Amino acid sequence: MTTDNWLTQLQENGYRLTEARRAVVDTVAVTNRALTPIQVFDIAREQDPALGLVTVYRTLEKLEELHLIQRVHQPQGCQAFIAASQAHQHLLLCQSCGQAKFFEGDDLDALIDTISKKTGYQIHEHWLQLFGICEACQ
Amino acid sequence: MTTDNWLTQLQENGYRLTEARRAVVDTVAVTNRALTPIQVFDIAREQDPALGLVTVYRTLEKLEELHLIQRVHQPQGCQAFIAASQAHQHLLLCQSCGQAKFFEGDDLDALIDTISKKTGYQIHEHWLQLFGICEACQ
DNA sequence: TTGAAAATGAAAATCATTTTCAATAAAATA
DNA sequence: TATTTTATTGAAAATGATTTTCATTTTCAA
Repeated sequence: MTTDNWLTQLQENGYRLTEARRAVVDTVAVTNRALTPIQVFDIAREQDPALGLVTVYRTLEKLEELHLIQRVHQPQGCQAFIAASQAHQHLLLCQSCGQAKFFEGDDLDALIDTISKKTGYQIHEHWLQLFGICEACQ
Repeated sequence: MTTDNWLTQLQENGYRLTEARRAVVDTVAVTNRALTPIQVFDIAREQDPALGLVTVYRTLEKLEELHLIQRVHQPQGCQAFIAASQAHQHLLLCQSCGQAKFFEGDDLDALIDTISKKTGYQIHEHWLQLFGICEACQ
C-alpha cells in the first residue's frame, strides 16, 4: 500500500513516524487530484484534529524532497501537490473535477531533438501537461 | 517596434498612456527572459524613478489581460512574466542565464490524440516547456 | 524506562500581492 | 488654451501564503 510505503521511506531517511505525518501521508497518498496545503490540512485533520498547518507544510516539504509527491502547476496557481509518478510520466488534469492521470510521453524525443538542433540549446528537461475533461465529467 | 505596439494596444483598450506604464512596457517588451514583478520594478525605475511596485503589478495585470505578456512557470517559482508569443508556441528556457526562446510544437497532435483515446479525456489544452543550456552558456 | 533528539503547534515574522485612499496626471471638453 | 472629468498613481495598510522561532511534547534508541 502506498501509505505504508511512504511511511517506511520517511523512516528509512531518518524521519520519525508521528501521528501528524501519518495523517498527511494518508491524505495525499490516496487522493488522485492535486491538493493545496490548506486542503491537505482540512482533510487530514479529520484523522488528527490536533494537526497544525505548519506541520502540513513541513511534511509536504519532506515528501517532495523524497520525490513521493510533486508540485502541480496550473493556471489557477502552483501550490498544489500530488502523489508523484514513478517512471517519467506527465500529468493529465480534468478542468472540471481536478482528477489527475499520468501518462507516458516518450514520443517527445523526436520533437526535442529537432528543437535542440534548431536552437543550439542542450535540452535537459521537459515539462508536458495536458488539460481537458475526464470521462465522468463529460 | 514592440514597445509602441503595446502602448497602442493599451490605449485602444481604454487605458491611458502614462510614464509608469511606458517604463514597465519598455522593460518587459525588450527583455528576452522572464522577469518577476520586483525585477521589472528594479529595471523600470531606472527610467521612471518615481514608479511604485503596486503600479508594476497593476500594469502587468493589464498586459497579461491583453495577452501581451504571459506567466512563466519554473521549478523556482511561477511569478515571472515574459513577452507573449504570437502564434501557439512553447517556451525553451536556459537554466543558466534564463534566456527564453519560443518554438513551434505542432508535432504534439498525434501524442495528444493517443492519450485522449487511451484515457477517455477530451483534451482542450496543453503545456509544454523545455529546459536546457543555451549556446552562449555551454 | 529513560533521556536525547526530533517533531510539534502556536505565535510571530516574513514575503508577495491586493486593497484603500487622497493626491496627481491624462485626455476629453469647452 | 483652460477647464473639467476621470483614470492612474504611490504610500500605507490589509491580506494571504509560507517560514521561523520557541517552549512543549513525542518518538525511539539505549
